[in-house]
Amino acid sequence: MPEPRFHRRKEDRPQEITEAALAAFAEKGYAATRVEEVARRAGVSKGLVYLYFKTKEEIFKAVIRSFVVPRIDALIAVIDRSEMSSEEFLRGPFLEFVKTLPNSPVSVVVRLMIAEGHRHPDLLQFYWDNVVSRGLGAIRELLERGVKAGEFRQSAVIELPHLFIMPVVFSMIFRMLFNAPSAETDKIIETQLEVLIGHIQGAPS
Amino acid sequence: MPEPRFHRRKEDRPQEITEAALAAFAEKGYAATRVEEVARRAGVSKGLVYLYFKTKEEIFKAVIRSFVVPRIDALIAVIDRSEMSSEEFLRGPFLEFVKTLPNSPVSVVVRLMIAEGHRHPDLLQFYWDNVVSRGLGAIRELLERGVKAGEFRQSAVIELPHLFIMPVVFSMIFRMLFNAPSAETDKIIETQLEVLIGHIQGAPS
DNA sequence: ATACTTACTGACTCTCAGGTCAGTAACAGG
DNA sequence: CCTGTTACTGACCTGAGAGTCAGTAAGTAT
Repeated sequence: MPEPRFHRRKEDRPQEITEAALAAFAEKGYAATRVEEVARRAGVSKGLVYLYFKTKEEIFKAVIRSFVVPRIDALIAVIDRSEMSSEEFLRGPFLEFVKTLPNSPVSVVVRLMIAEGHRHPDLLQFYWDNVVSRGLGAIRELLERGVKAGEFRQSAVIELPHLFIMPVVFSMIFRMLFNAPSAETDKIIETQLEVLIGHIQGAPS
Repeated sequence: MPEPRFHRRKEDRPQEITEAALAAFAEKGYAATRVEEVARRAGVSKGLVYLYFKTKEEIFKAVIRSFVVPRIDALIAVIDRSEMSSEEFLRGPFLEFVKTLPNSPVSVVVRLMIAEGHRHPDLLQFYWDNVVSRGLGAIRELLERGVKAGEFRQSAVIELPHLFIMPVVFSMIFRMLFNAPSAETDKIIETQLEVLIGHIQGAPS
């Protein structure tokens, strides 16, 4: 009895294909990745890919949409539920979370967005609404909570949650481009957080 | 007497072509830009482009090499010649300089490097050696000069000049992707600098 | 078993853009 | 002028890869 040449697994294919695509895009970038290569990695034929995704661009969009939003959702959920003080939260769960990002698929997605984003305005909008805006909002809320509780003083930093995610974006790029070691990027992220907390805890300038 | 169809300007062509290429890459990215489009913008035929550059990739490399190094050179020269205190320099010339970057061709080059860098290891090496490494080194030197002069205290920040250029890289990306206004990115850059200076001027923790 | 549906294959087409080159015309020197 | 050199043109060639589709075989219902 011969091994069947393939199995019919309609349910799992889309996710398998997007995972294969993420891996391929990570290595080659979007434009240089062949759809046939994605198919090969997913263990299916090129034709099947076009059964689940109308075009190569659709694959790209699916990749972008599916690997970041869940993480942001998780972070926001934790912030909302947390009983910790703002400082404890920043130094604990928040720091842990952001240190995982440079090694995660998120960094690939960020690179793809930087590289190809301007040709997909709808994706940029989606990203702004579902990731950036919500992420910044959550951090701002956490900081304002800290101000209300008297932990932090009022300061320009409270209005600029960007400063808290900046080292993560920077570290992702730094690692991807120059193979910076994790130790170095962790140090960057930790020191930035330290400096910021020091600043909003200190006396008003 | 008919207008001549073209002029022979061997000397100027290479630069004209790289400038046209930069503009085209800025709008479409590398992969999506046609060599014919570069030629059109430069006001020459496609064939001529291939007379000055062997391949499309050579055009890319020329663009990368020619729009950033002069700026870094200028910055380093100013740092070396400056008689100012480190703090004055950071708050004055340094801040002015970095605030110009997000609106300059440099940001296009940075995007190109992020998008296509991994396929050009030699370019990454070139960039590391001639831009990143030297830039970080110059800032580090400035900071250490400040420590020696008693302006700044010893701190992890002194060893991490990354923290000073981070907001620039972040702002470039933020502007390009989401059309963030200059006012916002300037605020990010200024606040980050303020926080860092405050930290290295404060009492040891 | 048999008939039927459909997930899946892979060889094919066709467009498109990188790269070439034979020819042309701008300028230089006599 | 005329003649030689070469910067420059643009029609052409070619490979590559996105997207198609007729056919095949895995599963399912009877």
